[in-house]
Amino acid sequence: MDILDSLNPQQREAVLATNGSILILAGAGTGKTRVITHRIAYLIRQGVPGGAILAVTFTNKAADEMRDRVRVLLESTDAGPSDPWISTFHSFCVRLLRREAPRLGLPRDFAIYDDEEQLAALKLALRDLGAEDSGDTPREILSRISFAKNHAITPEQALADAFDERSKLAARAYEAYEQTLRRCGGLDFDDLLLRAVEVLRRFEEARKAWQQRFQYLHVDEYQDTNRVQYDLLRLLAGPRPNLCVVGDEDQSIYRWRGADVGNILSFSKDFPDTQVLRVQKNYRSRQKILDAAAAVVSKNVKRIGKELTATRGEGSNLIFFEARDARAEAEYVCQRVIEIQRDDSSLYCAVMYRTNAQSRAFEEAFRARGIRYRLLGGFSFYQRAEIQDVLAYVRLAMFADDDIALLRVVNTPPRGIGKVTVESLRALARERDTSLWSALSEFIDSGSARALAPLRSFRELIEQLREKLPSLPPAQFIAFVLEATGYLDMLRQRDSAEDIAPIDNLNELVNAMAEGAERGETLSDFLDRAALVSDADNFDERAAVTLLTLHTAKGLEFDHVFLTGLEEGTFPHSRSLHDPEELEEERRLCYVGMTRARDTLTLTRAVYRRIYGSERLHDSSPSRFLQEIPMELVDTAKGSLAAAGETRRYEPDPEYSYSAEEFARRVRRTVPAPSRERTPRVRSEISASARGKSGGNPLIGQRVRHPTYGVGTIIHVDGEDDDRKLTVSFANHGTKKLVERYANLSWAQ
DNA sequence: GGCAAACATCTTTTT
DNA sequence: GATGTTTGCC
Repeated sequence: MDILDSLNPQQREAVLATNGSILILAGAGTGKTRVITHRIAYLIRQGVPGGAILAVTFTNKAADEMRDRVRVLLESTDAGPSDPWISTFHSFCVRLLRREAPRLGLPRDFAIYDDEEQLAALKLALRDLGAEDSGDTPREILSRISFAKNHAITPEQALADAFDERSKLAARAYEAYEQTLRRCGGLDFDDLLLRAVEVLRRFEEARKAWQQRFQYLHVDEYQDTNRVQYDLLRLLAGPRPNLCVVGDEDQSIYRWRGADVGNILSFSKDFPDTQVLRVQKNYRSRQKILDAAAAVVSKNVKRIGKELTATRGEGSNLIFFEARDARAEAEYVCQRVIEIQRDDSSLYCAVMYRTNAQSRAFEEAFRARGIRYRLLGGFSFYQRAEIQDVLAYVRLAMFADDDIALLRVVNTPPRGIGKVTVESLRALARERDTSLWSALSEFIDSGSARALAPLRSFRELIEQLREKLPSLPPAQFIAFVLEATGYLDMLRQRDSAEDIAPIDNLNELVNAMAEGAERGETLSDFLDRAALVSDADNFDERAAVTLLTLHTAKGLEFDHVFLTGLEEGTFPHSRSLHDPEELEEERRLCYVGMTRARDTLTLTRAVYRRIYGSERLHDSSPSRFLQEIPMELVDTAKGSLAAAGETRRYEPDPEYSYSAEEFARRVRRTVPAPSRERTPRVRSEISASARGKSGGNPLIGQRVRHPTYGVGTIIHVDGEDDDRKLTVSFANHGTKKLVERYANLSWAQ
């Protein structure tokens, strides 16, 4: 049977274990997807109907790939057309909810809110609470909410658990946010999972039906599942779990999104009689790369541990290059890519970095040399403003109570409905506890204020759209929206030959809808897809050079990998330095990046780096991950400022001429302050007091100079370390609250 | 009410 | 540096 023929013994064992629960610990590059796809194909060949098989992944890309590979396997062995369910967690839940929505009192055509819409909804909720500026930014509150949702914590629980004011406020915001979503008929990403779990938990009939439907469950990247996903799996698996999960605890990099490594670590306990299998033969990387990566990740405490053996030979040493700044780093990488491609243009290179902002230097370098590159991450097509605007109109036509959609387009294009009008609408809606759309009608009918004409025509516009919606095919409906709303006219007027991108994009949208319709997609299917695609999904592997973050690199492989920005504070990221758990996650991220490489792995760092595009450059020390790699595995590149393994101290570069105060502040971290009396003294006192938490902050009373406000006196200090806020009283500008890190203060006499 | 210029705020990673 | 928000002018 050829489905099994191409597998190694470990993989074959995993495929053949089709009964009960099974945990497959599969390291990087060991053919994880291969195991799942072959298992599915094998089951189908054994006579299991495709429809009884479910496989869930985290990305659409992984799902697509899996689907394709299963199809290929089955075609080659001539099995009947039987489609297994292969989808992401999120789209699986959407499919489930579209059928079960009525049970929960949800509209069947609920919208899926992306990040931006979530934020809009939260801001709305915060205003209703009258708690707009309360220390935490909406973003922070949103991540608290998301945290709660990912841990299956309800608003009531959150409120009960809240001890300090901030958590209390966040909990109340959570509640208000939920109400807003409910009224708008929208679900955020987290809700998709939560509500699906709710359906299965609350309704036995539904639970039984779904359990019966799927005889075999598969989960890819199990180490990234969160609490809610775990609940979902348990409910789907039912009393006699037939569950096969594949994962690698060393590649768990989504803790910040609620992923719980504990899920994979305790799988055997959660599901009794679990078979645990290991797949440790690596088909991707050279041994030296694997050894280096293993050395780094072995510094982690929370892991099961494994050893990978390369099937592709020893390979050459890793290369290290230390550049002076980000530009020099990019130029080095660029140069190397040119060399590699000159030798063999069929090779794929990847440049990886910790944060998206780092891509800029590389883009500039590649563009300057005329090298084509592919940038992953950032904005996907569907996140563009013009696309979102038009989709908001569609949404209003489907469900006019969607306040978020309404606010988005009520005055786009400008039709004379400004802030003041919207404000009074909101007040009315709030008073009546209705949607803005209902308030709009009441507002118009009451005829109270002036300037009703624009509102009237807006109402007519939306009603017109609602009328057309059922009678037109999706693509034509969009075209109609574009004309009727005047949106296209607005763009036509705006653009001068230069900038027709938005119009092109809208054309593309119409095309995409027409294509979707040919495949039998409804408008609502299309919207679901638009909400759930990410940029990495449209990744074309054929580009010679790819720029991407370490997170998006997971699951991909390249012949030559450049791992850049290896500096303390950049990678590992500064936000993770204080927390051992987060540092472990950074280390796993490093492991993921390193194990993407097939043939060569190059590590680079910049001594000076610009932060937030500010004038000054910050000096840095080498990433600890560099030191964790055995030095005999690394060669230093020609032109590197420091040799591999060496930690050189750098003076601030004279070319970037710091002021004296700047100098002192910057050097303080690396060089113990010698005889400079002023600045170092003050700073050391501060940290001493912050550490000891003794009363009476010595900063208070200090005089500081602000670039625009001049000299002032510190009268209050909030928080510690880099994030602390200073309240400063200025002679001519009153009292200001400043974040020390951003305020650009210097010490005054 | 619209618009542009000034201003402030801040960046981790994403389905 | 890019983004969203406030301000000042028409």
